[in-house]
Amino acid sequence: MGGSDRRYTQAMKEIFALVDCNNFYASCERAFNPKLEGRPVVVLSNNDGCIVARSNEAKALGIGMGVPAFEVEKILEENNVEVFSSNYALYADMSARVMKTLSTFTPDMEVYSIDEAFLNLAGFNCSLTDYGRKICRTVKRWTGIPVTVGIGPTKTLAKIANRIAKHSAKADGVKDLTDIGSLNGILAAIPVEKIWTVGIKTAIKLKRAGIETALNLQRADINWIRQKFGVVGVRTVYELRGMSCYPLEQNPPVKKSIAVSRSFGRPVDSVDELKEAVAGYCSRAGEKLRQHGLAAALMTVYVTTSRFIKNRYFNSRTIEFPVATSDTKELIGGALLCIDGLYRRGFLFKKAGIVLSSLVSENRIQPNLFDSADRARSRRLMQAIDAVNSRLNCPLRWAAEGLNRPWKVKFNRRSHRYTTRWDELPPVA
DNA sequence: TCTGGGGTCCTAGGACCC
DNA sequence: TCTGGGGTCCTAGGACCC
Repeated sequence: MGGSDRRYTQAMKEIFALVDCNNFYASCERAFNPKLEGRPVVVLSNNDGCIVARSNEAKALGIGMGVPAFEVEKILEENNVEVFSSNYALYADMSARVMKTLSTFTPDMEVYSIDEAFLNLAGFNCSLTDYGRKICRTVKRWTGIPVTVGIGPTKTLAKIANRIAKHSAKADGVKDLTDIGSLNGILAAIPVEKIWTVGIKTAIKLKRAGIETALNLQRADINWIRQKFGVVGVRTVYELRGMSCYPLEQNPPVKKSIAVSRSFGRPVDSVDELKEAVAGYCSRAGEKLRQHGLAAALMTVYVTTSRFIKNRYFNSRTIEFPVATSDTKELIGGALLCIDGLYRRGFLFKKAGIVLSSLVSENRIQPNLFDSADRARSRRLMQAIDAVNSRLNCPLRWAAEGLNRPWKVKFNRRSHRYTTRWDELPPVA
């Protein structure tokens, strides 16, 4: 599109298509294991703790999203549900394949999450529903992942359209809501808590004020909304009215924080094990920093006992590095000092984590006059370690991370990492 | 017995300055 | 010496998302 068309482009109504992978993690497992077709499948969170993905068959059994696995143990057993630990390497790789496929349909695309993307379909001179169906067919054929497409003049309406595409048999995987005229009846059937940006707290407040449906909210008094729910509320109302407040974000935003945390496979009561765990998180966080070309000036370390017991102990410390760093050795050094201050004898710790913040681009680090570290040397060392680890199935570890690691996260039912490990490729019969 | 992880944005309120 | 008030910056916590 030439420069002379710019004014037209801005005046032109925007059209968003939200492409959402169905039951993404469960579908990934299925894509490599055809025997799972038609069977109930669930995927568990870290530590095999909660249900984080369910195939339609599993949903039909009444297995809720996010419920602890032990609570539905019986249902899982009695129905021969296929249960998997999460396999993030596999899901990330499958996500990349889906996104790459989607990018062939339009260059104007925002990868919104691991399993969702917004596409800009403004200016397409074809039936958008037909185009949506073509997207579904292609993604399924090229990746094995089923997707649904919701189309609307704002992201919020595209989200609602996608919900309908998933639930309505008539829609058959694609719903176009760009025709505002027919919207009222549809919005009247959407409860407020199903609207994007309306969470549980907001939903309760809205309902107390008699606002039960998306249509009620669309017609709410904007000043009252602003007063009670701030600008986020106002944006949602406008979006429901067809005025776009959330543009397509094509460039991934610069990261503002990097976090690594894990629940332990079993409770930890020794300070040494706590230190080993946190050293491991530092190692992972350092990799993430360097991957993004960033360095951190602040590090927060926290530890906690189980959040489901009385007298929970939670504590955190934040330290500032004299010079922003991405050196794992420095991260570990800082974290171990924090742990010394956070540890309390007698508590059973269930989880620890670190958060890196005040991130800066690594080539814009403010030097410190009194800095004695050889930063060029440490950077070369980190590069060497990252290079080795990217090629090794069994990565180099820092001594501080410990060897046995009995507290490690549980993954008792992980499938093979079909696409990212040579030793776990799917066998050909 | 068993209950995930990683992010962002907004707002209110305090500190501080003029 | 006493005093008001406005602006800005920062942070912690809440809420939400997937």
